Amino acid sequence: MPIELTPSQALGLWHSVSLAQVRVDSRDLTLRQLAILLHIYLVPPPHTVRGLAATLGVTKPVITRALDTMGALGLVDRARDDRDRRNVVIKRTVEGALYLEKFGDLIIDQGRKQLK
Amino acid sequence: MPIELTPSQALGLWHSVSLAQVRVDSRDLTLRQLAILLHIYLVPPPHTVRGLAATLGVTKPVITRALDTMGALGLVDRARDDRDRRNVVIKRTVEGALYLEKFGDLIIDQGRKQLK
DNA sequence: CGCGAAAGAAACGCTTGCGTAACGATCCGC
DNA sequence: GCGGATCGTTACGCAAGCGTTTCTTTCGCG
Repeated sequence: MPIELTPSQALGLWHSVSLAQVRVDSRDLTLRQLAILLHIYLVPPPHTVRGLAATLGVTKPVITRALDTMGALGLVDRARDDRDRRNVVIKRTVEGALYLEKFGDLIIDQGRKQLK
Repeated sequence: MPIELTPSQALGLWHSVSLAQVRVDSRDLTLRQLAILLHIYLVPPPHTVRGLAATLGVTKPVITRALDTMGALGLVDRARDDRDRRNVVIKRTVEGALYLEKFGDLIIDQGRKQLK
């Protein structure tokens, strides 16, 4: 089943999801942070700071800071790579998985309401 | 045509859209700002600071600041309401409409790629 | 009038994010 | 085992966002 959206459906979906998310969660992640979080959980590991920076097209400190913030929120974790101790591998957490699961539900919910 | 998404489709769509948006636009709007912007353009006017604050479940200064920022970016405009000069009505701009149009295209694009 | 209520902005101190640049730790080829 | 390259973090000065509180303007009703 391909996803085919009209412009009004696309923006309407984004609108209702953003609104619902803002109401439900006072943590106001930036678009960058959200993109990083989703990337970590949806793309097969391993993930490194450098890799994420390249993927997002941003500098490394941006990734470090985002990981600091989301790490403090418990959404991700970090660990040194034992095979190359210069690297840091980014690890998923139960809390992060839960967060995205709820976010996914929210999208589906709003998508269902969008045109029924 | 109702929108029906699987969890993996929902998060996958958000992932690719966030990623593409981050790459394409260095303005890193917060989720709140995006929600406000979408609300202004998708819901029939008039829009006021107070109304937006109630809709988003945030305080009035949050809206004032968001409008300051997005106003400076040219995405929205403000004008006093002549019938009740305490009110400010929020106005759309050509640039803002264009911004959202491009954003909608991006969603549709990514949605199409998502499962083909 | 006059005065409280309402709307939005401005002020305050604080936190968080930014880009650039510098820094320690680690790897690797010679 | 040393010197340059690579990886992630930290430091710095700055801009932007936050919540709370305090104006300023305007309304509306007695």
